[in-house]
Amino acid sequence: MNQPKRYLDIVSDIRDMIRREKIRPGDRIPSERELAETLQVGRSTLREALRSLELLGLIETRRGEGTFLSDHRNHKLVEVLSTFILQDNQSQEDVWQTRLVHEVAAIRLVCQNEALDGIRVWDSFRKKLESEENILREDFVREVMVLSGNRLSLKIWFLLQQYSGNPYAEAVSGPERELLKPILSALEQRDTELAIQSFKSWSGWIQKRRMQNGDDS
Amino acid sequence: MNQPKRYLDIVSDIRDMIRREKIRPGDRIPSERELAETLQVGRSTLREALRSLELLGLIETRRGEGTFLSDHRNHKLVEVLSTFILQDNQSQEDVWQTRLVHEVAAIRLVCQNEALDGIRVWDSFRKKLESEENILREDFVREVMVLSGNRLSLKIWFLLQQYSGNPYAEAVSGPERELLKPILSALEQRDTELAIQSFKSWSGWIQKRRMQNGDDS
DNA sequence: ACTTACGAGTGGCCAGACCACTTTCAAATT
DNA sequence: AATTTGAAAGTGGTCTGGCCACTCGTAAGT
Repeated sequence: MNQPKRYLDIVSDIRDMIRREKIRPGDRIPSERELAETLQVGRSTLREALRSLELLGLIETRRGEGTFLSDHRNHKLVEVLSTFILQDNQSQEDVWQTRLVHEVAAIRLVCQNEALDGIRVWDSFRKKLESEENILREDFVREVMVLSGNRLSLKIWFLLQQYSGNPYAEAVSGPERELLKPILSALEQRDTELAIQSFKSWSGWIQKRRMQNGDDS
Repeated sequence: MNQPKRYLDIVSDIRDMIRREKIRPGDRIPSERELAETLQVGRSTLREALRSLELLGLIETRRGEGTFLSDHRNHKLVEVLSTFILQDNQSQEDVWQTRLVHEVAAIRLVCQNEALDGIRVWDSFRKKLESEENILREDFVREVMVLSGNRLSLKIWFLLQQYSGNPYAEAVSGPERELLKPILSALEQRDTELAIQSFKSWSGWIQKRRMQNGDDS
């Protein structure tokens, strides 16, 4: 009979310990030598379990300091898979579309969830618009994503945004600023459909520019 | 200066080797001692990388035989992550919502893109419905995702679906089958809004069941 | 021809040893 | 007294070598 893998037991043990000791994200967990002692396993075996957990983004290790429980809201889930996703040379179009899907969903949430109050955020952007201050495209959208409260979606969006090419890291240009205003108004009035529609207009405008510029790498 | 983690390099090296040597799922990869030799690392360090890959379900090790490229995504990842991460309701809810977002986007695409013809697919499901044949929830949705043609979205969905718990892997129950019919009809007629609306109804029904059942471990 | 036993090869696990790095705190210096 | 310095302790990172448990092919024995 094949023994169940030791390092998987260790993973469970560590999880139990974390729960029992009420270790919070960011807290330090016992050192490798200490854990190996208490769990009665060799240090290298213990490390196999720890490295697995680290790859999953559940813990974080810093040489000389120790091992810490990471905020598992930042799941590496997406990163881990992004290596697989990216290897098949997916068309930029899919990335663009998928990112847009997340953004529209966030806007819908922000508009419809009474508990999400973005007045301060919209105000600050309106002021920047009027004062001709620079605004990065991604900065605005990020605020929407954060405000929506879905951390997983935010994480995925953040990745997609990185693969969306330059346009998103650029400043909102002059005429483009006019496209931003109706979005802000609709958000302030919680007019879901109007917000989505005007956001899509803006997004379409950006994409058109992106096409014209031709693609770099 | 903090060195980049060694075992992560090893993970990359192994992946490269797999690609270079054209190792297929199910094939055996070199032994630990052999790999350690060729990659010029200690065996224990190499093992840390291998155990990580094993936990991700990418490889499979059998004592006395060797290490194999696993043929299917046996992600233990899902089990481990779900016990660690998905304890808090917020995360579960985020996963559920995000998955739904991708599904709705796919439905919209399928309805609006003339080039996507799903008649054969809808037909086969209609027949299954009428013949009382078993239908898994995820099977139906997967078809929609695949048909939408956005492969990136499909991959993300595939992951999220695994984290969505049992409900998605279950068969469509008796009364539930009635909820599926309007979705099929709307899809056939390419009525975007109706399709989305009836799909959301179904999805809401599933989620309600999920809540009732309470959580198991 | 069939069965058995052995040995080579494999993963599983462990102990011990360095190394590189961070933190701490007491001693030395100013 | 305040500051700087540096040595020590503790941590993760890695390697070596060893032993065990298991699988499998094959040579030896029947």
